[in-house]
This record gives sequence, structure tokens and C-alpha cells, in this order.
Amino acid sequence: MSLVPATNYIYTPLNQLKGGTVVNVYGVVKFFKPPYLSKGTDYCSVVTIVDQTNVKLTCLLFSGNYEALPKIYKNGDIVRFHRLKIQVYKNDVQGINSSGFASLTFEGTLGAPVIPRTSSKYFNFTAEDHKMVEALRVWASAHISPSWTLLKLCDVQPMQYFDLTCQLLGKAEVDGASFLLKVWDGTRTPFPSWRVLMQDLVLEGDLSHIHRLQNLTVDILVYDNHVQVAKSLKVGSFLRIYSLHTKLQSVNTESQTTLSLEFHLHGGTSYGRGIRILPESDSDVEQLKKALESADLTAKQHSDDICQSEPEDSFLSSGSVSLYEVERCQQLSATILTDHQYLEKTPLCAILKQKAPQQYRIQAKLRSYKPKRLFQSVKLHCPKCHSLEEVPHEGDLDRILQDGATKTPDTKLQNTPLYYSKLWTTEDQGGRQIAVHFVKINGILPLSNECLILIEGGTLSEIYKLSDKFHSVIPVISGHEDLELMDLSAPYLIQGKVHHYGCKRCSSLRPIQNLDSVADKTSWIPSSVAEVLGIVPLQYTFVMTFTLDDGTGVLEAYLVDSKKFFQIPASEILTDDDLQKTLEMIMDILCPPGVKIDVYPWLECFIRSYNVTNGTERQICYQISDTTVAEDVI
DNA sequence: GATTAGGGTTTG
Repeated sequence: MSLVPATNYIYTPLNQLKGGTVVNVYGVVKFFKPPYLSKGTDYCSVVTIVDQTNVKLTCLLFSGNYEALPKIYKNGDIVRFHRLKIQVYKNDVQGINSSGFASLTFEGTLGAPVIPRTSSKYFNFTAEDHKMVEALRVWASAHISPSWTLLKLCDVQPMQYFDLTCQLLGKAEVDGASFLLKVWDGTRTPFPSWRVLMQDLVLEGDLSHIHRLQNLTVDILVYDNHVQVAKSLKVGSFLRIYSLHTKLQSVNTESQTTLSLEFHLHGGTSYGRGIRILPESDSDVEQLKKALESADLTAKQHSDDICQSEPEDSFLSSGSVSLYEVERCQQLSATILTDHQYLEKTPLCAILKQKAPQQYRIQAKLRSYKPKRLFQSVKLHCPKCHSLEEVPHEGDLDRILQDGATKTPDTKLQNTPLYYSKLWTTEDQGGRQIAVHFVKINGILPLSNECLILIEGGTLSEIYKLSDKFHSVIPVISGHEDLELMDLSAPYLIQGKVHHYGCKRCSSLRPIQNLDSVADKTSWIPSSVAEVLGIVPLQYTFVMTFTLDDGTGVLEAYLVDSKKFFQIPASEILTDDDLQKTLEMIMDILCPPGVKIDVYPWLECFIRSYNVTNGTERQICYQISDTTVAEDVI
């Protein structure tokens, strides 16, 4: 119950803020730095909020009193700020606490009880506030994607930043710049935690309890500014550690590869790095306690026999681990398998040691890829002889067509039962002759949008104009007895902007008159046209090299894909700006520029290994297949 | 009473 006279607070929507005013606002927390000691005299907390107007506001909150800063525990919490000053910084508005600043914080979960967290003794809280919180919860549930940064230890991957809710079991000062925290959350990491060398270190905490819990505990090193905070923490307390970094350590011995996970809380406060004590009443802490109770029991059940064989010194070596335990890591993946889901995941370090041919399911990040320029990644692939050819550039194509067009159209070959012919003579180009043969359907000329034309002597730009109007265009020349296809350096069929090419090595050309045997003469399916003309069609294919990294090893794999992986037809991408933008967007998601690999998404891929002999050198190559970019990425 | 920081990962 409020003990102050009811004040009618007015809350300003975040899209209506003006510099130089003092306002009251509500918002959903999008980002925050838990309170930390600034370089001045105060604690500082930076909080970015958003409301139903979808406008964000970053607030700088200072106070000499830690407790006076908002009690934000995770993104998605809802805050109410009173007497927030709005000022302009770098052409944008920002909030800063002004005299009399006060805050309330609420859980953001739909349906959770609406209980304000605050250090204020007296505060106004009405039915209207209740409604504001619930409205923001509803809005956030529909408009803000849930954050994936809160992870259990069992779901942690190597090379990752995440927030950990845990209980502090032990602590020890390492040196001035780093401090060790031993924590647990009741689950087991996919790789055993590293063990920070403990000789000469004084550990505060129940050592026998820590030993008993074995691999349920992890070692975290915190650095620089976090050391002071860590020192002050009480063993047994419940913590949330923000933006904790994992790193996989791989040690190769003769018999096996031993992997362990390092946990670092780096110095600084970027990305909200920090530690916060959670109250026992917090719903996440209540859940954690339950997990600890049940985990404690299972750990004790088989700890006695293990404990006796364990060295009793304070240095606990990390145990060896089944490489297949990578499988236990589960996270949303930017690519998914279209087949072979039964396969277990294999770490790259294991694949790199094995002979080919094999097939694997892997989970890795795309460290880099080649080529960077899109047009360089599209090639023509022959499914029969597997040769790869470059797609002719426009300039080359123009020359190829001109070279082929030196023959004068032979009038004897015009106007046959298959086609109706028309001849043009240019006036200003030395009397160059162009013959267009309109292919009939059942002896009748079809509409232009269904009509296949054969063209002799046309330039590339003329062909472009005609292919815009007619269904299909085939460049031809006059042969001895019949019209003939040009050299297969030129496309055998042009439809719209797509040029269809045939394999020079595998095709054996047949007479043009065979076009009469194409069953469907209104859609002129390229494969049908190719078949009757004796052409083995080349497929437009993305050919890229992916450098994959899963923290255990780095592997180069080829991607040879015509449509399945990107779900973009390689045949159309060279002439379609929108498709090019889509592909660039996908690549920027798979391999984001300008950020560290830790925040790259994981890719799940199916890869095959195979042997390649090059002269005397034998090499194992890897190729990605049966994999596609996940729907939410596209 | 001003300052702090002004989100955008360490290199242990």
C-alpha cells in the first residue's frame, strides 16, 4: 500500500522524448550492464529499454548506492523509471538519472506475478501500473525474440558468450588481475571444465563438497575490474555471471585427445560483462535450487568409488572425454540436415585424423569462405564428366556470337515445315544479314510468349531483345544440309535472362529438325530441348570453400550446390539483383563480418570425405551435401 | 560538486 499521496504520473512513450525534459517512462530491457563501480565515485548501470513504439532509449544511471540502481536480472525484465532526464548525445536522445530518480523492475514473463523490485521505501504503485506491466509483457512476447544467452552448463558450447545462473562453491585469489570462482548449476558441461592450477592458492569454500561434486563444478577466471566484485562474494550465494566466455582447450597425447572447457569473465563491461548476486526469492534461483538438490543426489551416488581413486591434491586434472559428447551440445543451428539425421555428431579434430572415404555429421562455425565475390562462386558443372567451367562473361559471349555469325544465312534452309523464316539486312553495318526462324506448333505459328525462335547472325543485344519477347531463343548457323547449333561455347538455349549451356566434352549434337520431337512445344523445358539436340546440359552451381571451425579443429570443405543449400537457383543469381542481395544476407548471417567468431551461429552440416590423387600427392578432401540453410535464416 | 559513461566481447 502506498504511503504517499496519490500522484498522477504520466508516462511518456519512447518515441516522444525531447532533450532537456525530465520524464517518467516504462520499457522492456533490451540490454543492460549490471551495476559496476565507475571510474568516478559512483556505481553505474547502462540500460537500454524499448516500448510499444519500438523506439529504444539508452539510459545512464549513476548512484553512490549500489542498491539504488535498477534490480535488472535479465533482458526482458520490465522497468519503470521516474524522473529520468532526457538529454541529447551524438545527435540522439539518452536518459540519465536526475534528482529524485527512482525505479521499479518487474519480471518480463507473461503470467508471472507482478512484484516490483526496488530499494525505494515508498513508491506509488497502482492498478494502472499493473496494466502497464502486463501490456508490455504481452507486447514483448510478440515483438521481442527471447534471448538465448541464458544457458545451463550442459548446453554450453566452445567459443561462446553466455549468461550463467549458478551457485558459488569456492573462490580463490590467483593474482591481482585474476580471481578464481568455482561454481555449479547442477548440470554437466559437454566437456569437463578446465582446472585452474591451485598450488599455493588459498581456496575459500568446502573442499570436500567440491571434490564430491566432481565434474558438476566449473572453474571460472574473472579478470581486472571483476576481481574486486569476486572477492566480496559469499560462498553459497546465487549468482548470475553475464557474458561468460567459453574456450575449448585441446591437448593431444599419443593415445587420445583430451578436451576441456575454459571459462573466462574478461575485463571491462562491454556487452554487459559482470556479476550480480541474485536474491533467493528470484524464480530462476528457485529453479536452480531444485536442480542442485536433484543433481547433488545423483552425483553422490557414484562419487564415493571415484573419489578414492582421485588424487587428493588440490589440482584436479580434467578428465578425458568421449569425443561424441559434443552431441550433448544442443543449440539452434543456421543450417540443418536434409538427410542422415541418424548420424551422431563428430568433432572436427576426430575427422581430421581419419581416413577417407567417410561421411559425418558435424557442428561448426563458418570461420571464412572463398570466393568472396559472388560471380566468382558461380560455375557451370557437368553432371556426367564433373568438369567445372566458368560462366562466359557478356563481352566474351558477344565475341563468340559474332565469330559464329560470319556465315551468311543460307536461303535454302529457310521456311521448312518446322519453322517460318524471315530475313533482315542491316543498312548501316555492311549489309549484315539476320535470319529469324519461328518454330511452328502443329504447322501453326504460336503467340510470341510461347514461341521458340532460331536466330542466325544476331548480336548479343539483339538476342537479349528477342529473348525478352519470345519464349526461347536458340542461336544457330547455316550448315550444309540443315541449320546447326553454334559451337557449345555459346548457349544452346536462352530463356529470359537465363543462358543454358551444354558440355562440349559430353554432348554429341543432333539435327535441329529433332526439335519437332519435343513433346511440350509451349514450355520448351531446357532438359527436353537438350535431350533432342544431343546435349548434356551444364548445371549452374555455387562452388565455394567453407573454412569450418568447431573449436576442436579447422577443416576446409567444398560446397557444390545448384539450389539445395541456399535455396537460391544458381542459374538465376547472376541476373537477379534481389537474389544476389538474399545470398549476401545469408552469407552475412552464416559468417557475420566485423564480429568475433564466438558470436557466429553454429552450422550443422553433412560432409563426405574422399581421396584425391594429384600426381604423387594424396589428399583428403571434404564436401558438404544434404544440408540446407534453416528457414528462419532465409 | 563534478565525474562516472555514452552498450557492441579478451587475447589472460
